[in-house]
Amino acid sequence: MDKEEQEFLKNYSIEDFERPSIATDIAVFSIMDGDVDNNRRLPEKQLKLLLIKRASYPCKDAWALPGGFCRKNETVQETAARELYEETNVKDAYLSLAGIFSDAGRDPRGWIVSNAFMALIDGNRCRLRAGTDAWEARWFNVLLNRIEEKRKYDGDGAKLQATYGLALTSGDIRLTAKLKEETVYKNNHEKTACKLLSSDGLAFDHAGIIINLICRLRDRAEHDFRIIFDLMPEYFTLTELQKAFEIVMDKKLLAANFRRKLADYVLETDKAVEGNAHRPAKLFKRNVEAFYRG
Amino acid sequence: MDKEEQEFLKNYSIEDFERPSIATDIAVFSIMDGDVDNNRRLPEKQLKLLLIKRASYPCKDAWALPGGFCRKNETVQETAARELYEETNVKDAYLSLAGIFSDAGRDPRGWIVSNAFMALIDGNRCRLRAGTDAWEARWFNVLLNRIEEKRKYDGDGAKLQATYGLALTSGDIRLTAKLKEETVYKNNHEKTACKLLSSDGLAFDHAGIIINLICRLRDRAEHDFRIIFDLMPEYFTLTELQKAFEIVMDKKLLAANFRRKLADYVLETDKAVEGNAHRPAKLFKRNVEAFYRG
DNA sequence: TTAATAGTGTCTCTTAGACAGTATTGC
DNA sequence: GCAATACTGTCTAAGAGACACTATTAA
Repeated sequence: MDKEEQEFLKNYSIEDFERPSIATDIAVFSIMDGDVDNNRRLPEKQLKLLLIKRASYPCKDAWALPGGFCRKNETVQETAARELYEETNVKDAYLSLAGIFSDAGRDPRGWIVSNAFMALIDGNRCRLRAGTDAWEARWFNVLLNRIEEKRKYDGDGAKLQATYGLALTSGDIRLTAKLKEETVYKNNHEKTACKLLSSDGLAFDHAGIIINLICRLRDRAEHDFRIIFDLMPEYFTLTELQKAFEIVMDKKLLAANFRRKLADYVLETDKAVEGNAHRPAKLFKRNVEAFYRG
Repeated sequence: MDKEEQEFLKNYSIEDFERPSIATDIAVFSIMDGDVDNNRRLPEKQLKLLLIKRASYPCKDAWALPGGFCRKNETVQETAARELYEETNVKDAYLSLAGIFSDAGRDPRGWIVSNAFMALIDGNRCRLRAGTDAWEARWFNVLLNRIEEKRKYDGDGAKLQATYGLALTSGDIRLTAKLKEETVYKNNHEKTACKLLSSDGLAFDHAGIIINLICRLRDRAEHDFRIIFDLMPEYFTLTELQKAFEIVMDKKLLAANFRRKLADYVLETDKAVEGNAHRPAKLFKRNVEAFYRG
């Protein structure tokens, strides 16, 4: 660094420009067992999302994604990892940036840019921070549907509208939201805009972030199915793995084909699940070599 | 909003916490013709990246990604679109967030978080902002290689190292960089870290951002080949389209198979390229309906 | 004619999907 | 035996890859 540059930096004041606060919000997904009604049947698996009840203003009493402000000398990835650990006690997890939300009016406190992360964890391994009077964390059951879809083509243009309905439930709490996504293709170029039509019980613009991140989760799983393993415990049955795939991808699979496709990615162990009134399932674990052969 | 909340917001001062500046940097990619040596042969196609020579400190005279600071009341996506327009005069283009770079020491002016965007444009449609004494923009030819690779597995763990070599050339300017990527798999969880080994002629941490974004471009093209069309003009030959695929994907394709695969995505026009000493190629355009059938 | 690119037909091999069938447990 | 889940074998259709072949232009 030459003298002139040192001089420049001495006189440079970054405070001259207005700056935002920057925060991370994390959509922590896991897969957990639903209620068991019949001891012969396997428990139903459900996609879960971790939410926290806000104890203070703004959006007091609404449910929000876990997250917090970035500190100086910390990357946003580090912020996300720290927040994830504070909330769930999980240190090693899939944790990846999935979007930025920076609309001017998104937070009444001022200019706050949110870096939205997606985390995939094994729900059983996680120990939620204990709730207090002023603080509560809960797993919500996730249900996202495409409730409407319109397609229009004309010559070199196209316009697609899709409306998504989100329902998050935990016990008798039910949070809902609707989002309209509009994709316009014009001048050989595509532009997508999202608009939150309604949001009930969710803080800030988090309903929009959540819908967005669920879609991203499905996209990513479609692109690289290996991320599904990040939702699994160390040992799992192939049926459990298949159900995880089905829940995330939102479609049914045939067991025979599924097993053939995943055969290389798992290793059989000598353990098995016992005590059920049907043939016991072998437990498998990841075959690390297969993950990194490519 | 109730009275208590209004009270809270009145007393809330966002200035109490230290905040970063936030900027966007854009990797603008296009595909352009190389030199023509033989009028029988078709011009070679090359992947290009737009860089700007910094006229002021810090990193004076080094080459940097175009970009700038986010303004209040502007989303980061809007900042990126504005910057792209200012530099290239292109309004409609593929423009998408591809990473965040927030290392504490990345900019000597202070805490500056960079939102890195990837833009794909048709280089012919673009009009670069005119250069001045203090200002210059240039298209650089892009060459990224994996120059080393190590794989190690042991039981339930794995460690992969890859070293990338980047060379950007424009006339007799040659910028180079090396980056080491290390992926560690441990406790059923993967973690990737990148370290810039060297960087010559490039400003700030932009060499790392560039290498990262080239890899992301290849990933995305692999995931959804339709983004390649964003690099093409309105009318193109199938050979041009195939070359664009080959350059981005970094592999050769067989014409017969390529044409079969893309047949649905293009429409033949009655135009053709003439004047070459070989069979004239028909010009095609996008078949918009096929893009949105899914 | 030749050098070059444009474009087609067809074979093979791999894989995704469907489905029928067998195996094993507790009750 | 029955209900439930675990797991396997095989047929078919679709797609990826390879390659040989024909077509058309300016020089």
